[in-house]
Amino acid sequence: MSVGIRHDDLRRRNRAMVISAVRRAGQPSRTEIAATTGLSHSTISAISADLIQEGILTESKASEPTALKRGRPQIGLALNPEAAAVLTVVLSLNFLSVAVIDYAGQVIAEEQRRLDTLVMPRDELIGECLAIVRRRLQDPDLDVGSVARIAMGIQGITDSHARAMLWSPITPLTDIPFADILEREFGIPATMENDCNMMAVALRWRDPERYRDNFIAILLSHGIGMGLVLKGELFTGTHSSGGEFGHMIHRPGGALCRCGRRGCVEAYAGNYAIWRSAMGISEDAAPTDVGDADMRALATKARQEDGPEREAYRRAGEALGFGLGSLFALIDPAPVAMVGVSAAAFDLIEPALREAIAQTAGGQHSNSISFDTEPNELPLIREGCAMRALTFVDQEIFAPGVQAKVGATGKNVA
Amino acid sequence: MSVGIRHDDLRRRNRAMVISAVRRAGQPSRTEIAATTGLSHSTISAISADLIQEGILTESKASEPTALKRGRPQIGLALNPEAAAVLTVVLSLNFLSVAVIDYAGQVIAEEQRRLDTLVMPRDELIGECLAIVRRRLQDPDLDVGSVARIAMGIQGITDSHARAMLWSPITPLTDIPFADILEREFGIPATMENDCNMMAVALRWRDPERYRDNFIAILLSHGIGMGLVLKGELFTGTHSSGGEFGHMIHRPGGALCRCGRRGCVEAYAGNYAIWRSAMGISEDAAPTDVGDADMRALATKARQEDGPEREAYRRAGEALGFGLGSLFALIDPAPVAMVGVSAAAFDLIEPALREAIAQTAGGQHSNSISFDTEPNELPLIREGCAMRALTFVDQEIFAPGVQAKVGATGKNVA
DNA sequence: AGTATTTTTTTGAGGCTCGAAAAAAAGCCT
DNA sequence: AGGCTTTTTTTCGAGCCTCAAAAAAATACT
Repeated sequence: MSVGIRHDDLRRRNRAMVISAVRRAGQPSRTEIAATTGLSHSTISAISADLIQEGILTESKASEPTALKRGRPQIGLALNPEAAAVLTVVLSLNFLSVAVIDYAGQVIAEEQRRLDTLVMPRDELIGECLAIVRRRLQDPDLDVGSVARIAMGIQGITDSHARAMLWSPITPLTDIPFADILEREFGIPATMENDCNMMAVALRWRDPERYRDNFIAILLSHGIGMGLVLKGELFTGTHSSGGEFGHMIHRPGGALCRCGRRGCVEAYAGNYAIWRSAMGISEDAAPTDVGDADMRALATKARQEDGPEREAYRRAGEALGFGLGSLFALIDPAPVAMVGVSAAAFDLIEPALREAIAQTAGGQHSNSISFDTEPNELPLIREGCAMRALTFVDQEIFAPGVQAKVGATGKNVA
Repeated sequence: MSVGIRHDDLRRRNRAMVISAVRRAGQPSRTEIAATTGLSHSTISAISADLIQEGILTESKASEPTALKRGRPQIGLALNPEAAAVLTVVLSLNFLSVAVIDYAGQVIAEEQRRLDTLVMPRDELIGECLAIVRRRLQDPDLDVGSVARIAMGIQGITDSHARAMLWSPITPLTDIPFADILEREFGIPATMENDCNMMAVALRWRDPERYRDNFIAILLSHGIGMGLVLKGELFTGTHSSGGEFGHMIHRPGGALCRCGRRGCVEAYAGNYAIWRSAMGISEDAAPTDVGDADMRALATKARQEDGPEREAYRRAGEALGFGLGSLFALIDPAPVAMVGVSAAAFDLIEPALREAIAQTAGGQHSNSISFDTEPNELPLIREGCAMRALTFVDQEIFAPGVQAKVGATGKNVA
């Protein structure tokens, strides 16, 4: 069942530790790394010498402020941008974007494209994704061999092993094993990630102070999604990407949801639900697409006067509040980031949300629960994919395989 | 942040692996352990020799069926029952029980006592717990020094570090740091565990086939509790023991719950809620204690005729079903064990539960979701505490500290 | 220029795991 | 019975890895 630790794992893991320390800290010195990893100076010295020799790290006499200190100046270690590259693919409603990112995390090329994802047949959708990736890989400026990993992000449900898209609101198609497709086509390891999970990953890199071990990223857009980090780990379901906060039940038998069921949180707080409610359309009406501009206009109207628009946001806040209350009953309160178009209307949502959450057992001390907003989800998703891919590369590069050293010790005496 | 692996950790962890392999497998041979841990025979041999020499394991020419096989017969390794002992304390409504368990997991002494937990003042409640433990420790048959750990289980919410009871339905008192109190009094490391978590731990030991990496244990009793195992790990909240399934919101603003809020799952499915509903008492009425016998009578009545009793169970099933649907939206479906008095009435609950769950996004393929029932929670809780304590001992004994070996190698030549 | 201070590298020692070979402990076969 | 086969367990040498201490390196201070 559980597996013992082999002797050679040790080096591999400690190399991983060093690389990740460098990625997190920017330009730490060896001494700094020794302090954060708890390993001895000699070990760090040996490992970083290897990594530099292998071209993964570089020395950079960085820190000018060090000039003030006494003693031998520290030598900063940095990731070698040319050590590898990764490619991110983000597929969202009617929109496909690709970026190439170097090992240090800088974008070195990108491309975007509009598609009619809702009506495209399977082959065409897959074909467009492959084509845009192929174009980036054929860029003469890019050393193709250096692309070590592809991370694809998509709105919707993916499987828990990050191999396939199981269901997505952007297309009627289901069960597309994008990771396998990309790997087969390009011979580059790939993963298929859930959009909200990537938002959470990105938030942690952007603001590790606030988003450290436990936090929640909620996407308030056409649908309602969630990325959840618990005890420092990205939470996933047992089979799927899980965390389908939007499909927790708010009112049994209530409003019609895009998923076909009734009473989901999303059926009250998704863009289409807010729109439906504001326009006085029946809760039984099929969800319709609402553009971002329309949603912004709706929010403006709601701010101007107390009418059905404001009431629609209030009801959205209520649904989100009770949903969060249930969630907090399970995992305890944690900082929340609201992302997406409707996050820009969070001022309209927050009062009812807080009122609702205060009525739940999970929402004890609801005043101490803090919300942050970020209206633009796409950059977050791409950043998350990039960091995820880079982290994978980190974990593979330091798995050095068996190094064949010339062992010429012919000891003949028994 | 993350910490590197030191060289000496390696042996410690592999010792842990061996001990846990023996605890799981019963009487495995060295070869068997090598297979399950993935370590080499020589390593297993060295480690088990140490463990035997230290009195933690014993050799037992066990397996008679081996007589049929050719070759050198396997030597079974077993836990030495005398290597240590642990003590479990289980505090539930009006009831306190203690057991002493040897290192192999056999109960060697126990004691039980009735108390009026609901009205006892703080000092008295703590005093009774200490007294009953002291009596067991003073048992002349017991080698006190061998008691290596105390695990206390309690109905209610504990903190995520298993140190204190934060809130419990069995007493109006809050925030009692039982773990610290026990440690201070007896000088033995202690933990304070949540009852439902211990149920889950016990289920996994009882039936590792069914309850392996992902499953849910739900307590259907006066209150509704949950123990959750995800990806092989016991799930806890970020601050508290978490997993308060009973206080997820079923109907916003609905029936009055024991926690003081409205509309919690428990306010429809707890014993008091079923009783209240069956008796036609208002949903706003304060929860009352209902005895187990009364609940059994209620179930009998409900089976006999289609009246308010049956309707009460139906409503309980509905609440549990929608609650599970929301839970499954977050974590995906998993096997469920229903534990407690009302688990014996699960036949009355199941139809409405399945109907409700089928109406949720989380309950897709609801037919494949399987339920098992176990009416008696106390034995499970005690077993769970015992295994938890023993596992802790496993993890401590193999942390050998620095063994002072006589290193008489005086190498003088530079 | 010499001293102090801090960082990095080198070196030797001690541990750990592994693979191969040897030893041990049976059953099987003639 | 005695030798052969089979399987398990132990032993042994080799190769790594980490650590602590010492040495070397690089700069500021006096």
